[in-house]
Amino acid sequence: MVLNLMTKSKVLKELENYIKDFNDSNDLKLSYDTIRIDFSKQHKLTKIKALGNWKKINKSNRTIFSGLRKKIIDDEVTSVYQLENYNIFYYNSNKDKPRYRLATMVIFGLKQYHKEPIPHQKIDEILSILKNITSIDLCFDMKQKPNIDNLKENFRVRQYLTSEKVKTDTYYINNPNILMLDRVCIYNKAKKNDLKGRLYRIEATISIPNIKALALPLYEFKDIIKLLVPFDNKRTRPKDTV
DNA sequence: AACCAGTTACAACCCGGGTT
DNA sequence: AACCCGGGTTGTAACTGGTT
Repeated sequence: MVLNLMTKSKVLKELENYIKDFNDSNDLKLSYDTIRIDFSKQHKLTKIKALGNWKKINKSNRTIFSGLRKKIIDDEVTSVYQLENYNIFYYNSNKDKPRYRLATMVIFGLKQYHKEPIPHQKIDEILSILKNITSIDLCFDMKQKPNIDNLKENFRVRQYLTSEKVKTDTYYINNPNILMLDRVCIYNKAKKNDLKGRLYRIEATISIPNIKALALPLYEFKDIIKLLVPFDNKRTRPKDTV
C-alpha cells in the first residue's frame, strides 16, 4: 500500500489550536505529551498495520506497561504491539469479550528533551486513520521545585513509593474530582531522564469524551499548577518556565 | 439563507471462522 | 477456551446540489 501525502489530521490541528489559544490568553505553556485513542480494529487494522513494522511486546515487560499509564489495565489487556522503535503502541483489549475488537493506541513522549520526538508525520498518519482522540496527557515543565505541601491543603496527594517502600519525589492526585481531569502527576523530570540541571513536570491526564465538542479543563489544571508554583505578581506565569 | 432530498463516509453491529 | 480478525449489513451524521 502506498501512503499518499497527508495533511495534518483535523483532530490534531483542532487540539493544538485549542491549547495554543489557552496558552496565549493565559501566558502559560502547556504541551501535550501523550495521545491515546480507543478504536475498533475492524476495518482500521489493515491501514494501521500498513504504517510500518509492528513488533509484539512481551506482556511481562513492565516498563512498557508503565508507559501506558493506566491503572489496573493488566486484566483487560491481552497483547501489545509496538511500531518499530517509536513510542507508539497499541494494546488489544478484552473489554468487549467475546469479540476482542477494541484496542487502544498510545503515542507518548511527545514533549521530550533527551530524545528525538516521534516524527510528526507518523502521528498524523495514525490520526488520519483513527480520526479520534480519547485522552491526552498535558504537561507543564518548570525549573522551580513544586510546592507539594501547598497542594496537600486542597487535594489528596499520594507520594509514590518504590517496591522497596523508598520514598521518591513523584506525587499523584489520583482523583482530583474535576470533570474530565482524571489524574495529576508531579515528578522530577531531570532525574527521570538523566538531564543536566533542574526540571520538574506537572502532568494531567485528561479524557476527551467527544472530540467534536472539544472542551478541556485547562483552567482547572492551571489552578493546580498555581498551587504548586509561586507565581510572579505582574505576570500570570512562573518566572523560569521552560 | 433556509430548506429538503439524495449521496457518501464511516462507525456500530452481528456473524463466523481462524489461531494460539 | 481464549484470543483475533475479516465479511457483510445497517444506522446515521456530514456533505452536495438544486429549489424557494
